Amino acid sequence: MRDEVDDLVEAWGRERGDLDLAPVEVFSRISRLARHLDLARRDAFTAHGIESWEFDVLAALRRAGSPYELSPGKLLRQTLVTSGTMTNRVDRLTARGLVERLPDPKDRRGVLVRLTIEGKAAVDGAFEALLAAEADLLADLPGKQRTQLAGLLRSLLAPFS
Amino acid sequence: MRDEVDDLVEAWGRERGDLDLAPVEVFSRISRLARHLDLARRDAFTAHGIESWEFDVLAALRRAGSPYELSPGKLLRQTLVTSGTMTNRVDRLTARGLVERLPDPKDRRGVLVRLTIEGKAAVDGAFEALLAAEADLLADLPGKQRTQLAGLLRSLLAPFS
DNA sequence: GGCAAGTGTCTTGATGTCGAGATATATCTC
DNA sequence: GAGATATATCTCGACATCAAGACACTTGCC
Repeated sequence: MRDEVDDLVEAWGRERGDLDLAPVEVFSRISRLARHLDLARRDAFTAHGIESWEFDVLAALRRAGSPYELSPGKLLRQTLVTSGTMTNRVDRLTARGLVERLPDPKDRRGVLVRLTIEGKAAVDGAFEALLAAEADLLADLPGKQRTQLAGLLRSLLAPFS
Repeated sequence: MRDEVDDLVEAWGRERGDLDLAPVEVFSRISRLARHLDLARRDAFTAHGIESWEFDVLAALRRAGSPYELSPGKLLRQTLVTSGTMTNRVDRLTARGLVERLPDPKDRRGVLVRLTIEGKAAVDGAFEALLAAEADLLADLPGKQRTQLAGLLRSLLAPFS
């Protein structure tokens, strides 16, 4: 089985045969898979009426557990966006009724963002759809290889933490 | 060795123990690695005075081989951006003297984008820096496992082509 | 040859994100 | 306890991208 990256490596090999292209074999595939994955995510979420950026925020709140509250600061660190972006996102999610802003009782500078009932329902439905779509993409890979793949990826990712 | 995704899966497991989170173990790692990779790329390129989007365009031309020419249409298909974006990018690369626009002798609607001498030098230097940075990230992974990982990723990526 | 449909590139307007700065409150140091 | 520094959030301007449409030329068909 041949993929896009085999073509890419072949082209580079023709032009720069002097270089060791082994890293491309791994990292180019990771980048491309991530891009395809984004599209698959988008499709899965569209069916549930939410967008990827909305899921990112709602999922962080959902994972926090009851009462599903986090500060904007914690949210932006989990989702890797800047503070201006998070303000904008929370504004739009509030307008849609999926989250609400409350004053933080412990810190008068602060605010808490809380999932509403509607927000919890939306993120739970979307997450199930996402898992189903992702399971499809993995369908051809035997369980053993899946575990192996997860393990290899973990050893690449761990140094970043 | 534990990574960010182990925490993520643990949190979801607490809240949604009813779901099979196996896909997250693979795809969440792929997305996160892609993000870290983007940052590493950016750093490697910054040292060579170019940006990631510039590399994407220049590299496509470089891979095409001498005389390093492609139409804007081919470029945008290879880099997965829209035509408006490619016009803007070629404009800026032209202003920097890294590419030039020529009329396509075969089709008077068309244009060819060609790498300049400076552009070729820039992309070659940047590509070597990228490979070096990526090789670092792979340093802890034995060659055998690296090949195995590339193979597993290929089987996930191949269906998209 | 001439008209219709197709192709290639560029233009324009809308939008989401970033980054820097502003404001308010908290915490630390002496 | 007062002043200085740090933290939390929001505001605002700049900018890269996208999507749709405009325009020019080419190709296919009668």
